[in-house]
Amino acid sequence: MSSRDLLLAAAHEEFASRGYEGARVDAIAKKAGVNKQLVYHHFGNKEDLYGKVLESAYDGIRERERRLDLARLRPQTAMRRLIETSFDYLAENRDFVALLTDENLHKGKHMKRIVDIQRMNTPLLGTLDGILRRGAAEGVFRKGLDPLQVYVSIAGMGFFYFNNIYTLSAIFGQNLDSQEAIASRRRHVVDMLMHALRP
Amino acid sequence: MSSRDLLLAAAHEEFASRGYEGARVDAIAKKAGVNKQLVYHHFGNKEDLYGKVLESAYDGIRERERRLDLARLRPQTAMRRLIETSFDYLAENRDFVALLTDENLHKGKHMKRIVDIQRMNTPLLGTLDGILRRGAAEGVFRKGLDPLQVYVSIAGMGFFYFNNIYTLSAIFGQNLDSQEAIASRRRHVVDMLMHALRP
Amino acid sequence: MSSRDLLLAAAHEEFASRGYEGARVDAIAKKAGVNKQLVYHHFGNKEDLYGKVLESAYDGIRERERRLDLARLRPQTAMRRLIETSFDYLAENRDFVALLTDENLHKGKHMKRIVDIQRMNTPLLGTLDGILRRGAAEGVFRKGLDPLQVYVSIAGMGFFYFNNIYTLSAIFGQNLDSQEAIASRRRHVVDMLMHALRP
Amino acid sequence: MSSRDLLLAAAHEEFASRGYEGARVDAIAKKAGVNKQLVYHHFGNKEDLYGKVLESAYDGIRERERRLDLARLRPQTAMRRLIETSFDYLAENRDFVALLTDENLHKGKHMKRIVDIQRMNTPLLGTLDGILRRGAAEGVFRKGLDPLQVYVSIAGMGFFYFNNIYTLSAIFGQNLDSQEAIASRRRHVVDMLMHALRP
DNA sequence: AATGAATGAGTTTTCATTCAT
DNA sequence: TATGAATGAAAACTCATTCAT
Repeated sequence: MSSRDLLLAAAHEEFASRGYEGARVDAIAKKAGVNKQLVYHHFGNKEDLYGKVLESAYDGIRERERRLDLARLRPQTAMRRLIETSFDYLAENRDFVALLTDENLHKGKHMKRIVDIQRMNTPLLGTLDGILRRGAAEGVFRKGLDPLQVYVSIAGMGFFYFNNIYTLSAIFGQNLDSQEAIASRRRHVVDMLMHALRP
Repeated sequence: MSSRDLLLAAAHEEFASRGYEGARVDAIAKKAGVNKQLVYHHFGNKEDLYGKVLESAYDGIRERERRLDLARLRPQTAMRRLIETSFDYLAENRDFVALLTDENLHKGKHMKRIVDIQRMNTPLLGTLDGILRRGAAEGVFRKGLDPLQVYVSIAGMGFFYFNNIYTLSAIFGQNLDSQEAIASRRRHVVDMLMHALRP
Repeated sequence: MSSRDLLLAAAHEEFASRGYEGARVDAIAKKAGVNKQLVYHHFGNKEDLYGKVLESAYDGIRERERRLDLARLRPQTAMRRLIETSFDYLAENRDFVALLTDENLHKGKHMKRIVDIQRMNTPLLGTLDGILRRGAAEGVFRKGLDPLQVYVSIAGMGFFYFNNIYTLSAIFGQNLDSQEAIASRRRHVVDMLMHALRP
Repeated sequence: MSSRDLLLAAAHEEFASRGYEGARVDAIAKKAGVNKQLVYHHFGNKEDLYGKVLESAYDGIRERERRLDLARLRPQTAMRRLIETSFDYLAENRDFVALLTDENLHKGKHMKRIVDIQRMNTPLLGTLDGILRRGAAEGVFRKGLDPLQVYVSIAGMGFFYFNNIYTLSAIFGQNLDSQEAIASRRRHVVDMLMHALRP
């Protein structure tokens, strides 16, 4: 890997685990195994590096969504798979969850600076709209559901769980980060959402 | 207000809007209108102050939940009110959302240090359990629903929206922080969840 | 004990164990069990308190020396007792050793400010002079020994040992602070000095 | 000189003249003519810098002792030279005296942290042992003298004088820091110790 | 493309001292 | 004589960034 890519990966990790303010340029360089000055050489400064990390994180999710290919499935099957893979993506990409959250703490200021903001737009909304329409036509889903709201609900059911896993575990006195607990949450999420969409 | 309380309020605001690392002790003192050294006099250090802010934030939500008094209402009415007030609390207490998120970024390390962790345990779980049971008995709710999962779902539907309001607005190209957008989200959340609970 | 005396005793301990700069006014007040402001009430400020501590420490040693009453003893007996009691005083008053040393680190600036500096003058010099003269007349001690130099030698043989007990222990790889080690040093000091004074 | 060495030299001076607590990192950097942050870059923190200063101070005395080469001299000549050079070293290295004393005020805590504590062990003890044995065999020294005790006595006779030169001067009402006073002390020390070792 | 040394501006924290009562 | 709250000045330490090579 080029030193640029090494830095990007290291920065991704550091920003995700410590937040923008908590992240250390020194730590990023060390993690990447390269000289600190290269950060400035390749990315200008800490903030711009953060922007690049955000971009690449969104690239990742977009790429995944593009590969999903739900259009050819029956509405209920497609929906179930969408819910499941959304949940799984969050489960496996806690970094992404943390990054998103931190960016929101900063009121999205870095995103705004990203020129090609359209790159970030999820293509999923269109897919979801299609599934909902087909499902409504077939009579398996309710009519008039707003795909944006459904998308937010699907994401939120998993996001909140993973984003707040430490405080929830503390409050409820159980470890929500175990495999069983996550599997259990997954079943509940799928179940709840599929029920909610029924006519 | 005592200078201690002034500091606590100012710290709440500062930590919520900038996160733990981003928050400045200087800024907190200035906001509170007191001498910076009082922070150390009253709270020991920045981290312990953060802990106290967290505690008081949880006190706030517990207090609200205690006043809710849903036990005497019909199951569906109680559930609807619970969903609505949960959503509204998040809408009105963005600080709390930010604080929670930041604490999770730090893997809940400050919460763990809070001695009386039980104080934070939500009393809502018991109430929710009662509502679900009565609803199931009356045949208006599904049977066998785990109150913890339902609680997480209720909270998550609103939390994700407010926590990620900046990135979601950017991605979808619309301002989700408007009164109408929030009202619209509120309706969807209530609707989705009530549907999901039907037998 | 009056709060003033409590403070003086606490200050003695604190200054001896941490040095002037390392000592904390807060710690002194706490140790004395009184309000910190009383330090300022009774002593003006930290430096003047330090001066009072020094004075009282010297008072202690002068008092002890006054009680010694060596004039009536045979020269060799008197000398032996002087050496032994000097060594023992240092052994039992490490605080005094530390205080002296710290004052010298500050180039004796506090002593200079003590008005009644004469109070500190050791009366021992006269006594020692008498013993040396009588011993020389009797032929048991060498002639022409300077009592000041002898005094410094007597003190130095014990002082260096106790003052540097930690570094010496580390360098020599043995614990010089044990009862046996101290007893052994005591024998050596008496032996060496008595030998050195022989004609 | 590298900025690291400049800092070390400046720190040596500052710590010796003000003690650990009294020393200022700012002052050290200024004295060294470099940026304050280099202290942290090169040494981590104030305490570790202090440790390095101690180490280098001991290196200095060990180096000097190594060069002494007393083994080939007659016992009495060797002993006299050892006493004289020990005294002279203290006379010329007041910094070392102060550093030692301050380290003892802290109960040797920094020395304990120095990994290679053996580096500090004085090689003089072996030399001294040889001289004492040869002298005893030749009948010019007493038998059975413990080299460690003799070493401590030699060092103590000079150390106490220089370490306490301010308080002694004040108490005795004379300036012990004059060339004549020091020369006079030197003669006395040599004289006393040589006498003390006679059979 | 890469590096080690250096730095300015800030950040938390400490501490002797004073104020109001 | 006594106290709790408050403060100004300075201390150690941090960190993103730049310089010289």
